[in-house]
Amino acid sequence: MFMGTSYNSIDDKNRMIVPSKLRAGLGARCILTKGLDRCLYIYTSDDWDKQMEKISRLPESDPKVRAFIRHFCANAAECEFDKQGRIVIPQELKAYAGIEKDLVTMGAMSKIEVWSREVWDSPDNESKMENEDFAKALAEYSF
Amino acid sequence: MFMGTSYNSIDDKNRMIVPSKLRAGLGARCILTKGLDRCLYIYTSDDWDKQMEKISRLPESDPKVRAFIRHFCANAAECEFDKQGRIVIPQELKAYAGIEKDLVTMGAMSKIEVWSREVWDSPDNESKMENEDFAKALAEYSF
DNA sequence: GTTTAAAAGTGGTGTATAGTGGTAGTAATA
DNA sequence: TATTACTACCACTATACACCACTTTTAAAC
Repeated sequence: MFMGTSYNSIDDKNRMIVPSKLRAGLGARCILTKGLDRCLYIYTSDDWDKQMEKISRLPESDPKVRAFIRHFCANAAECEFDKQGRIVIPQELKAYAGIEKDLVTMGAMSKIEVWSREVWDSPDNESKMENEDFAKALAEYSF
Repeated sequence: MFMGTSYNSIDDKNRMIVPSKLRAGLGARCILTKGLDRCLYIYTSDDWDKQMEKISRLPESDPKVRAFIRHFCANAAECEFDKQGRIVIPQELKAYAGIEKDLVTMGAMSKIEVWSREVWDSPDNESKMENEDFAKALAEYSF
């Protein structure tokens, strides 16, 4: 179960550190791909396979499903860590997430999310939850 | 069932004591996360796992669910006790709770709450209830 | 009430490692 | 063959962690 937040940066060779606590939950390699809401997802190999399994059961006759498959799979990259625990982010993914220099890496249950610091901190980022909404959500899901 | 209140402090390495009576109810590790009303929650591993289990069943297609997962996981830290029974509070959580030096730690049923002493004692802390309001609230829930 | 002992809490120091930057080597392309 | 891009490796620094020593509080016995 991935959790916690880290603030790091990407260097001019497009290398990013996967924070050691999160890295411990991945094996020798991982899958990096486009996520929802302008961030990137990192999956374990096993979890990726499960996701693919799920997706393969969706009806391909639906254009939206086809678009989703493209979004999700076409840009997936299998990444290996270097000795310092870094992976290389492909140009396409870097651009999609609006990454320039600063990153926010956070555990999100079964996967890891990678955000551009600017995008994450942006006022129009609706993925950040305010406290009251959180309280409501907690109540809604009976916590 | 956690109960009782303790007054302690955090040192310059962001370490806080979990009072021994409360600590006894946690295992070797615990989960520290953002709570409501500007305090932090400490959960047992078991309790946390149960909540995660629940959350994992929610539909990720809903943006609100995604935001909820982010808020819930990104602000959570798995903590281990050192030989003195201390845990380290991540910067982010320390800032959220407005913790500088003095702490209030209290048992609150299934979880433990950690407050900044200043925030807890503050006149605009609405979590402290006057006796009459308390009675009214109880009546409302037909207690 | 005083003394003693044990447990709980606080503070500091040294070492390992996570994270960052850079360099050299290899492969691909022109 | 020369140039560029990519990959793997190496070295340094700052931080975090684990350990140790001390103080304070609590409890108990005399």
